[in-house]
Amino acid sequence: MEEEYETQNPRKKLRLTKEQSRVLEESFRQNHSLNPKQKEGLAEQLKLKPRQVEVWFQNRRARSKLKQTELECEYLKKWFGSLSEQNRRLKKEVEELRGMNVRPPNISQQQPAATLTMCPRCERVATTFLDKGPATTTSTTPTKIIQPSAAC
DNA sequence: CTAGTCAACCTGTGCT
DNA sequence: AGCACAGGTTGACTAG
Repeated sequence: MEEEYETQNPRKKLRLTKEQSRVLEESFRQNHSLNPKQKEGLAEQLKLKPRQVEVWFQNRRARSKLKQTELECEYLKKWFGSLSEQNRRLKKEVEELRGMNVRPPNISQQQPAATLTMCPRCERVATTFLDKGPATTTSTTPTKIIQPSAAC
């Protein structure tokens, strides 16, 4: 019970020393979760209770995930911006071509300008552009250009 | 275990 | 300098 806890153990905040933080960070860098043996070992090494080590890792995972989400959000915003810009340019180009009375290729035979793929290296969303190459070529095999995500 | 939250503690800033 | 306040950080907790 929280109230019982409050009366018997007023929440005094422990601050980890720089060395304790360093060791925990290093351990987290190697592995984001702990087995019971590692937990005991770290607790003993750092003169902490196993529960404190466990809670530290829980918090660290949560904050790491939050940071990652923020980074991805930033990346997607930038991506959206560049796609909007690309869309604007293409629309302008279509208008210009219409003005010249040039018929665009049959839309049903066209590949999409860009598709979404997952970067196999970092498992993040990446943009895949399909480029059919120079207009003079007879090759029908499109050249695939993959742009891995920014953090990859 | 994660997600959400609380609360102690820290740090930067503006005012006197 | 030193005080108050706001906002950020982080250890600890609960609910699901």
